[in-house]
Amino acid sequence: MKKKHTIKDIAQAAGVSIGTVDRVLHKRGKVSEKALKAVTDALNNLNYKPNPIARTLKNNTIYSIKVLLPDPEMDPYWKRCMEGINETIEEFSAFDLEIETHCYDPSEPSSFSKTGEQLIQTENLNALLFVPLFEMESNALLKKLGEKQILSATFNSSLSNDLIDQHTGQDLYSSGRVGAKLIHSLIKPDSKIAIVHIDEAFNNAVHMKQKEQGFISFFKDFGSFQIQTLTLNSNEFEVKFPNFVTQFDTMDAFFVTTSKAYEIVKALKKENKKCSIVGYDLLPRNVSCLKTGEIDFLIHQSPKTQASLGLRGLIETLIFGKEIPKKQLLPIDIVNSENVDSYLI
Amino acid sequence: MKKKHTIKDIAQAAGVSIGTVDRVLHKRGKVSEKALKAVTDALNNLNYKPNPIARTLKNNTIYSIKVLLPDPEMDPYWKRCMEGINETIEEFSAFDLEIETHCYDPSEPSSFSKTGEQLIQTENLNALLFVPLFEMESNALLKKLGEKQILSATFNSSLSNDLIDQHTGQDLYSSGRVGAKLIHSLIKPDSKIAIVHIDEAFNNAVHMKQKEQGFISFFKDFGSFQIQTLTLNSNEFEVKFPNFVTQFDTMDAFFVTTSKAYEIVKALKKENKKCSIVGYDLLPRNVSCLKTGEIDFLIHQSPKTQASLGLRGLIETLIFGKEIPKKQLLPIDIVNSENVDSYLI
DNA sequence: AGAGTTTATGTGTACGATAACATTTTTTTG
DNA sequence: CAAAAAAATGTTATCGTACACATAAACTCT
Repeated sequence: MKKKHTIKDIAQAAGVSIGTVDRVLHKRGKVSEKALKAVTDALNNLNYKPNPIARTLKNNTIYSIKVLLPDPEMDPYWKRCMEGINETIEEFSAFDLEIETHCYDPSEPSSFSKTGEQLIQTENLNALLFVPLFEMESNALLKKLGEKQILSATFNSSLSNDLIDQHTGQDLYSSGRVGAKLIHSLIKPDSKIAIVHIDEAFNNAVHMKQKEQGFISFFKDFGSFQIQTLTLNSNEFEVKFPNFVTQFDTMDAFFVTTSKAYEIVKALKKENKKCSIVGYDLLPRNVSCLKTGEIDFLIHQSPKTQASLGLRGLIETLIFGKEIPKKQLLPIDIVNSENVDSYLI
Repeated sequence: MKKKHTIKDIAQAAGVSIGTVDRVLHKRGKVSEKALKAVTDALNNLNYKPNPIARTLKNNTIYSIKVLLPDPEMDPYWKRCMEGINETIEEFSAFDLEIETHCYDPSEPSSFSKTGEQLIQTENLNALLFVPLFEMESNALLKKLGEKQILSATFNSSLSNDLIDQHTGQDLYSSGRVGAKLIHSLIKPDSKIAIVHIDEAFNNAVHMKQKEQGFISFFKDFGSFQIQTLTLNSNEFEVKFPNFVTQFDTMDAFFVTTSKAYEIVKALKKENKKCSIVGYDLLPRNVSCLKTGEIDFLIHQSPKTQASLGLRGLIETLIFGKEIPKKQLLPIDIVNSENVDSYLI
């Protein structure tokens, strides 16, 4: 195989100077018909592709990227996202990048708006990666990003907004169906199933709803099950859950749409009951319940990978001009006690 | 944030010329004690990191990489690996790389040796990525690669040989345990379980053995199960399997360590039996059995990702001088009818 | 037709690292 | 101590692209 062709080769083949080739490539006019044809022909014949390495070296700008995500101190789910971000920063540390991570309070839409507002005021901001927990506020932010020509990327939560340049996440409806299938494999016909939403502030409302719909859609095809839904705030959990259990007295299985499955385990222990449980996310407390058999399956949302891929996508777009797909769906990983370690590396 | 420091900055800070800095960086002597100290101090103070972009541009060599894997025509499992390789080639098409893929007959150790031998004769070969199905032959190849200073990388099958620069794969023992856990969740106590190895030529012997050991180790903790093992060549399957089933008459579950789970489905249909089945790999035929419920779970070995990551690792080492970990273990993905599509993208 | 404009094309330098080459400084030796 | 040899240091071209600047060709207008 021969070396790739360079601008110089094109110039020679077309019988012009590299300046003219450059003008054709960048469409900055002042080129005669004749020269234009000669150059485009040469370009096609030799199958020219610009050398991204040389281009990047020449451009030589400090790209600025900001990341905005929920505070891991307030909800430990975000810790792994933070890890993913930091690893990616480390990975590209040899490049001229300025990457800053900022957090917002996941229970406060205004916190998101305020911080987001501040970030986009930054001089020469090239891209913003964020978790759009709040729909309205996120859309407002996206509008401003669009106006300022700042690249936008989201991960974890999905939004249907065409202004988003890149999204990394999971199909939550399918994820609900996966949960349903797992529960179904664990229980006998005519069992009683509970879908439980436990969250600090219901800001994951859309999230939880999509999973619930997927879950229910699966059981539509298997009539003989009773499904109840319980929506709870983390704080009111201790009071209301025991009530719920005694009311529907013999629950057989629980599908927990948030990362709080371990709470169910704790509560059931008190009541001295054993049920099938499927939940989300590999938080340490969930993992330990999984290993003791108190949780049957967890669905992994790959928070770390989501964050990494999101950030890496932006970086590669900026530095190498790589074209990143608008939507990148990650697989829905099923985790049990035996493969959990393979996900925790 | 300020721009990264360059050699020029270091030279200035140390009060020498860039030539001297370069000599220090590359340890090619002819530097006085005094200058050496000044430069190393500056290097540390300014936290210098070479610009990989500039370095690559200057080096400007055509790197040559060869890939050697089993022929997808002979075993469709390798099709997805091929896809991964091709996508990665496409992804880096803008760089000066010469990447060639070659296949060997997975049932013929000599085919592997012969092709491998040929490949490493290539003038200026920089790296070889291969699937080490055959232990002895692979070790011989690795020795020669080491002597010729050619980067070596393996994927899919693992070998304990320190000469390998990079390996991408899965922990097969754990993978067997995962299979066991899944089967366990599907059956009643005192069930009869069969471990089945079906393969063209038993060249995956190590592979299958590791999975079997993991599987059995899981059930050691749950005494009341009967486990039988059946090792079959693909060709003799039709004859010997029915025999096996009738002999152990009421088998309840099958764990198939290769990608041929669909064969079991077919055979059981003939016998008009319904059993729990856990197998490997998302071949189209397996996937369709999974969707109809004839296979309960498949374990995904991410052949495409394995191949991609392996090749990408080599490329990034060569072009960007990235440091790639010696061993990269991929998660063991559990697949059912509901999340299978999320893995097939 | 010749000065002035517009339009087209060519040239030079920079990005940062590298390495060959040139120059200076120090050491050795008769 | 001067000349030769060795060691240390400095200078410069190069990789491929991008863009400012310089030059050349074509055209306008009195």
